[in-house]
Amino acid sequence: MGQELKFHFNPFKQGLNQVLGTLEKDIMEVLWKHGESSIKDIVDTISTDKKISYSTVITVTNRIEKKGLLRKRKVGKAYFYQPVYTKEQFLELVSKKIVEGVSEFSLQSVMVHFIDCMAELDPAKIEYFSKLIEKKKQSLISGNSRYPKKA
Amino acid sequence: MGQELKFHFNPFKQGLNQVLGTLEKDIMEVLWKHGESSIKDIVDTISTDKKISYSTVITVTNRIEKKGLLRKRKVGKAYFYQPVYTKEQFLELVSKKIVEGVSEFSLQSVMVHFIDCMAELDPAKIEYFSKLIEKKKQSLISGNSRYPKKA
DNA sequence: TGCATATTTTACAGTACGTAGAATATAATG
DNA sequence: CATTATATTCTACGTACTGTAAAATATGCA
Repeated sequence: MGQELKFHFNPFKQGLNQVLGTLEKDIMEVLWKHGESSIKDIVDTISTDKKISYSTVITVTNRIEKKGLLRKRKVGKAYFYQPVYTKEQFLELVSKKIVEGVSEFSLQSVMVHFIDCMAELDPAKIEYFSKLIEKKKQSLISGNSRYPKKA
Repeated sequence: MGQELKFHFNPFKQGLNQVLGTLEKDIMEVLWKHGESSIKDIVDTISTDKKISYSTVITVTNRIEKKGLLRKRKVGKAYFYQPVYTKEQFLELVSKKIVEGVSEFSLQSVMVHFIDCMAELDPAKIEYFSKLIEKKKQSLISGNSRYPKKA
């Protein structure tokens, strides 16, 4: 029943909460950490910190599933939920979509700010990034005919 | 009355609609194009295409103002609205915030996808971008003490 | 002073998210 | 098979954002 993955991005929040609600994120973290789990498992894990109702967790977990982030499977009388994507794949998918969106939005600004951002967050990455660029330049120059890029 | 600029980003939409609702965007486009305008001006401009109620435009325009994108000023018995930022400044602000957010989200993925994106959208930019990188590298190596970056 | 025009108030609809009670289904067990 | 424990679905309320607009109110000019 999972749909195509859809999400919003709120850059005024932190990390995964830029893409997931607070409870949604907590639930996903549990599933990424422990793998396929039942609602009970999730509730037990989350409730060590905060008290949260069982049906609240069911509701939100099913909403996540409808969004395409979880797969569910009946085991005995309970459903077990499992992430469709690993955390890394999810970060990857979201980043890609956001980068595509914001690049279309204003490529020029993105270029400038991206470099600043990288210099701020992880200056060492600049060297690596610079190499990626050179590689791409090469592939565009020499590789066009031999490795045609997909439409 | 304008607040701090806040926005969401929906990468499944196009251009400015990634950040603004459909009507919000239409209103902002009018104001960016024609400069300071009254609600009547806006309605007249928009209504050449679609029929839209005067009070709808007032409501949404005031909401945009509350979000910090517009400034309003009384002239006679009507208010005139004016963008706080030029369209370019707005694109700039949004891009910066999104790039910061998504970089914090997953810098590694962003690097890779950004290059692909650039190669796709505007391959000529790669050369320019490559130069930006070199410049940043230089400034990080030699410039740290002379041009300390802000905290 | 009265009218035309503009604004404010209020409200409904849809989507997204957090929250959770109530009703219902289901499986296991005595 | 009936009871019970457990799980799920249904329903609903609150907040927030956006589109929509009628009704009520304010205001300035003639």
